[in-house]
Amino acid sequence: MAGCFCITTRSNRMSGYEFTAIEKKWQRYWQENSTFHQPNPGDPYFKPDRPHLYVLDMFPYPSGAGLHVGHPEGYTATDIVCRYARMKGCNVLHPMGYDSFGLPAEQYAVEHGVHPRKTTEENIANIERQIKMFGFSYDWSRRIATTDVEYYRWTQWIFLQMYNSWYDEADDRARPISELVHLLESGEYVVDLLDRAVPSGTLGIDAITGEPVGSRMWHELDVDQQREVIDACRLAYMDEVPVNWCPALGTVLANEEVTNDGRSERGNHPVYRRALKQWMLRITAYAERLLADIEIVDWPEPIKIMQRNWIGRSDGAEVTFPLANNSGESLDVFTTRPDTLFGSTYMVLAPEHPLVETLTTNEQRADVEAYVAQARHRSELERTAETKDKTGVFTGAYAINPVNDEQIPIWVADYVMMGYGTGAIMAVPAHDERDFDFAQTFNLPIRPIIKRRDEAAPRYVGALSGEAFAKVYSVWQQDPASYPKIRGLYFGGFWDAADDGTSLFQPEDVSTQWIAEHPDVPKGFIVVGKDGMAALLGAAGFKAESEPFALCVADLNEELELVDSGPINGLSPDDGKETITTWLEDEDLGRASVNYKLRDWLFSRQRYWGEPFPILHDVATGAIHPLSEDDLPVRLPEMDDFSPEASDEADRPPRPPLSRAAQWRLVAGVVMDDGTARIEEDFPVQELFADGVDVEQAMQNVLDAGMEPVDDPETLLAPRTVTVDGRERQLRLFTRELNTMPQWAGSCWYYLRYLDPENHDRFVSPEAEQYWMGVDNDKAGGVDLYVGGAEHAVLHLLYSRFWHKVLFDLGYLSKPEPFHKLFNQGMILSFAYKDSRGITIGPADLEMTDEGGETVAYHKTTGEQLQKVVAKMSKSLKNVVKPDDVIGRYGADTFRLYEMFMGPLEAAKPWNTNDVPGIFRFLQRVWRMILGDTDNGIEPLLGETASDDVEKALHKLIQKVGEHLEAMKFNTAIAAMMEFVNGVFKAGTISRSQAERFVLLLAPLAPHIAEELWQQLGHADTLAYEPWPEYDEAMIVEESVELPVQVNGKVRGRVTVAADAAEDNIVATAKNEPNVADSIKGKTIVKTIVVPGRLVNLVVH
RNA sequence: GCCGGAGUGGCGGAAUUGGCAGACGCGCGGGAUUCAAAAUCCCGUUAUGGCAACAUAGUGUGGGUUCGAGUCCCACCUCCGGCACCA
Repeated sequence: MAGCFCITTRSNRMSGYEFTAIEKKWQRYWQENSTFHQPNPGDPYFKPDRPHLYVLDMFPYPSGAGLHVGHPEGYTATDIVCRYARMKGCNVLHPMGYDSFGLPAEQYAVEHGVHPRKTTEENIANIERQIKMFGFSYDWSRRIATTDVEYYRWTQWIFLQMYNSWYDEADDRARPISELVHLLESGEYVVDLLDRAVPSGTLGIDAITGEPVGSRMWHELDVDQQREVIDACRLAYMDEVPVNWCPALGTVLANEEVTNDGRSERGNHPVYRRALKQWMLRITAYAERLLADIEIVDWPEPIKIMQRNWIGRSDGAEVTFPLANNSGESLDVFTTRPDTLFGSTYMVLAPEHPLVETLTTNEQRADVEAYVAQARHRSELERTAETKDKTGVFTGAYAINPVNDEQIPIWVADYVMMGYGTGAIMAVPAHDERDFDFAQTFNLPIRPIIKRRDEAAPRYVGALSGEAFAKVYSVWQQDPASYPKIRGLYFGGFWDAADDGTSLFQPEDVSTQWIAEHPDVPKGFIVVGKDGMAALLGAAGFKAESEPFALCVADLNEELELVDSGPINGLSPDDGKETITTWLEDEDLGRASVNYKLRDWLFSRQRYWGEPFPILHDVATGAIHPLSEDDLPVRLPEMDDFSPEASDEADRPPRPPLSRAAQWRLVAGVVMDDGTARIEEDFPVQELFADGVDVEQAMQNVLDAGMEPVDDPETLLAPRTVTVDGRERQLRLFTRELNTMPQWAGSCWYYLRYLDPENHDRFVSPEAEQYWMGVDNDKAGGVDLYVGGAEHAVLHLLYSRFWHKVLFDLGYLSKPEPFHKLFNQGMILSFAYKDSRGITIGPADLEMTDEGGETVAYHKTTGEQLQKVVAKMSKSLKNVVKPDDVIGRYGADTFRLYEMFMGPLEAAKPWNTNDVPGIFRFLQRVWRMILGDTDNGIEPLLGETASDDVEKALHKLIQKVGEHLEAMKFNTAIAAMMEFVNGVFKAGTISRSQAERFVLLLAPLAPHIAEELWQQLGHADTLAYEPWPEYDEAMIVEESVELPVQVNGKVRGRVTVAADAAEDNIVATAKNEPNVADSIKGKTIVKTIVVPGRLVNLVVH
């Protein structure tokens, strides 16, 4: 490599700044002296009187590829903040760990036939070696990995807390499920017809039929029914839900793990919709609080917006539409626009809607069933591929619009989804684009009920064939004034508003030529009123041939009013919405309602490398029992074959890898009074089978049944008892839960475990949690600074907030939010070079030349000139930069400084290895400034004399570096230090005291060289806890300032005046400046602006 | 389509939030040192014109507000990120 030559030569000769030796030396020193160990309250050496700071990095996923240069960017930033905070006298908690469960490691392990534990350990070792090269000041004694048994036992414990909790809407918090049982037993809560537990005072409303329903008391239910009610309330529950099933990976995936085109994020395999019984977490119960508490955290606004959008609150109404068949049944719809009820001309049900089957008429049944079946089997890919075209079928049934008693047809279409609202909509094609498209496709009536206040009637679009359109358009263009006003043009969904009705904004775009060239684009005129089109055509000498249709999707505002809408005529849409909602409530036809896009979290995966659930399934009854906390952890069984059962078939039943762990799966145990299960380790499972049963065969039957109960348990199993807790209990045969938790589980709470990683009795002690996370006088609480990439904007950050709030509700945590301040570092990009075919050329084939100061890349062999692009680092683009190489050549301090110098931390910016030597030179210069370079005969600038200029510059620097570090503007802090060093070289001298203070300023950014210089300057101890230098305000103010003098806003000269000079004096001096005097000669000064300390501006005529 | 973010020299980026556009670094040019080279130190480096002083233009494009706009307002273009039939 060409670049190597000069570097090698340089480092051979340059023995002054020996970065490799220095960095090794200090990394060892910090480790041996536990320099960065931070004790907890109550620990020896803990200093209670100091302020505290918890600075957290998003922990890495230990992939086989190791770190890329993007990881250390955020880590370096937090390290600087931490080192600075220590020097400012803070107790700093700065831990690091590994998010080591999950698909990538497992997939790698499967592909290479190695156990994931082994690859994970190797990857962690490698990544930790890399992290340690940078000299970060982590407290390594707090290291955790989510795959550690001692860690995941508490992940399982938290799951149990969720399983054993329910969300009390009345109290707006999660409570132990035992309290719900009490409420039900006491009659304070009753069970409605949908098996939901509700306070006895409120009346449940049936979501589908809309009828008020009766309720049952707890004691009216049998034991199984009671269990079902309770299970349906839990925060962690099992449900049969439509899931993303990826047969190639053999697992279900969360929505977030599926790409836009319906493939798996990992591996790009096809994903299918399929109903499967899965573990779910009831995050939707927290939708409102997750939304509200965004307001109390200090996060970047774009991330807050993304979370708000993800939660997706919309306010509207639920409206009940009775069916027209006199059956007494009805349909509930959710709408955000109840003001448009009078414009509803049809209804649409999602294909999965339970009423589709019952209300479809016999004539339509075949069509509907075929459509529903087809919709069900369509994969995500197919669904998104044809987003534009609306499909659907008529059910044959009608509903009655409650506001005007009109009969409207009910359709089934897959543009309505079961998962949102009620799975049914009232369609208002005149004012909703999707409904409009659908109505157009199936020729359904379109009835506009909103118009602009300044127009006589609603707007319509008259659609014409291309030819007819062109004729009318050209006639109209010749004399617009004598025709009815055209409000705009319609080109297949593209609206072009007219400004005054006589001319269009961009008439050149709609030339007759354009019209001729685009025969397939539908075209129309936007006119006012139903007759507007006829009038226009008539005036142009044509006969009206097409039916007018309407679409008005203007924003709600006072410029609009409702028409043909009975009692709300003349109201604005906003007022109409309010009025009609009240009316609906009074008439018992509907009610105000809020909906969220957020769905419950699909929490199980059919994979090996994840946390096992602490759940047992009773083989005889199928009942689910949570494990007793005393039986945690549930360890992953050792398996030789841990691969998932991948398949090409979309409908194959999932068989999790854990189902093959026969020894591990079947356990004997008892059920305690509170419903938890305890395992009887010593009791052989075989003895639970009845006498005379072929045990081996019977066990196989149980195993084959998966987590379902076996047939005929009475003959298969023997009644055996054992005494536990002083009572004789029946021994049960259990099979363990075979699913595992998704990768996000471990990362949901790792920031809590760092606080108290060795605790064997609790996931975190209250003392540690309150000290580090319970920020005083702050509602939110949480980690003081959390730095990571924006790719976790919704998933990890939303899931963590959810878990945190659950644990907060249950009394385990002191504040409601996990991360108080969040900072997203920008992505580090890289240059790549492409040839004319768009193929990336790797660095080995590049030839860079300089052409008039401009660097141009050519292909080494073909000589073709290449195009430079900036892109994400990826193997396929051959533009990946590895930190190891850079550190090997220039050292960790240079690497750290370079990444911080590239630009603002939050900005995406391209890596450019050619810029690194500039930073390296700076550090060499610092070294030579203080110690010289004896090998090259360079004397240090360190001396006895303390230059006043240097002293002044140093005070300014202390102020500036402090401010910029606190604002995390590291690039400008470094630039300021470079300027200072340049200044010292000009002055030719720096005193020992000045050098020492400078070294302390440099220390957070380039800690190794700073420690070495500090030691060479005669200090025995680390500088990590040296007080940050102070600056003197008096040293910073200048006695005189140079002001630019502007004439009419243009700089014509500069004058130097005393800093406290009077305005009159400044102006007088300014006018005397020769060039300025020249510019104002013979002109009158009409205005004089003096900005103190900034500039003078003379306005002249 | 919707929601974010960003466009400044050959390059990465500064600009105290309305006050000297281009700090600092890279690259490039020149000089000192050296037998020579590397390294180092110093000077210059937005463009155009001029020996120079200086003049003119200039922060994606077009308009506006202002004594003064990279920064504020309106319209548009390009790139990056996220979401996407959410009723």
